[in-house]
Amino acid sequence: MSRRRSIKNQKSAIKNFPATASRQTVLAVADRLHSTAIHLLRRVRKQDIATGEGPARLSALSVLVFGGPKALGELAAAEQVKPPTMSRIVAGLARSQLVEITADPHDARRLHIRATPQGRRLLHKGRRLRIEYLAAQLDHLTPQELAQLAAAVAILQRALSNWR
Amino acid sequence: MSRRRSIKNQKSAIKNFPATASRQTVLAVADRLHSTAIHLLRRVRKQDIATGEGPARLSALSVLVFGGPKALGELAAAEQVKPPTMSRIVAGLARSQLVEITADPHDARRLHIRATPQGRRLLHKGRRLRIEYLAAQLDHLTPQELAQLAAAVAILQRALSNWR
DNA sequence: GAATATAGTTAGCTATGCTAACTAATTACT
DNA sequence: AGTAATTAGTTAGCATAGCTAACTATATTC
Repeated sequence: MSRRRSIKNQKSAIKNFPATASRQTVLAVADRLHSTAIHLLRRVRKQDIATGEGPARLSALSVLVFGGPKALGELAAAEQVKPPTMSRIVAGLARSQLVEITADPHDARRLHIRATPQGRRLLHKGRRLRIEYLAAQLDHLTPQELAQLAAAVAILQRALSNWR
Repeated sequence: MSRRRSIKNQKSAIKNFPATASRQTVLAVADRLHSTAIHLLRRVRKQDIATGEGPARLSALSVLVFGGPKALGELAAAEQVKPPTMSRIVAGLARSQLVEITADPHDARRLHIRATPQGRRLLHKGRRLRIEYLAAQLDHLTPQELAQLAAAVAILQRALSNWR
């Protein structure tokens, strides 16, 4: 509930804002943000079909490609999913030869899971499809709107990293 | 690919923007927007567990509550899902007595599906949980940031309504 | 060396998506 | 009027993806 930013930041603002937004305002923004995110992803997700892999697999693969090799439990935590769920996702990725699994030399209980070159290629292909679709839609925005959007996304990204 | 906005709009901007954003910029914004939306929804969705109904049912119920009674095919189209999928979703909602199904008096093939009072109550409860969770997180933003976010969401909402 | 803790897997449930093939009702065309 | 084509939904069957509970195997602790 607390607002963490200092008064100092607010001085640099162009307009004068109240120290806190009203509850109503916050709820309204939250509501629209929620519904907009749902509809956006619903559209974008359809581009993934072309990769032949489901969203959970693509998302896990992306963690491996961009975050490097991981143990199963680490992957599960990164994806906010329980270990049995990740176990199946990884099994699917391995079946499609998108990841390679070896035992951790220091701890035989742990798996060392990493993306294969094919995995990297597939991920980049899928990513390109999604992003290019989205970009094609955003292309209808004016540069100002795009800049506003970019700023808002940055705000959200930072906020997300602090959520529980 | 075309940029649809006129020069006129750009004159009223505070800063000078180029007439079009670079391809790189658009792709980068699309990429971050995509990943941010995914992570945001992944968090928010966990609030839904308390309602005892899955996301597809809650979403369909929401269409009925806010959009009024619908036939099954209309619901499927609104949710961008195929009829057999919606058939099962509606069956589940009916089993939980969240919707009521009668035959369309003018066309016996069509179903007349509408939310029951319980359905309305459950939806509003779930919605409140999600939105209040999101709002609690947004509450950490400064009023300026919130305003930026709200503006960006409005831009996105408008853009979404024009997508194919 | 025995007890405990940790990492993953297996089994089994639910939900959500799909396509293909079906039934039933309506509309269109002789 | 009667048949053909279209439209609305359902059923069957498959895959993915989430969960919990119960299991195995390895490490760690005492």
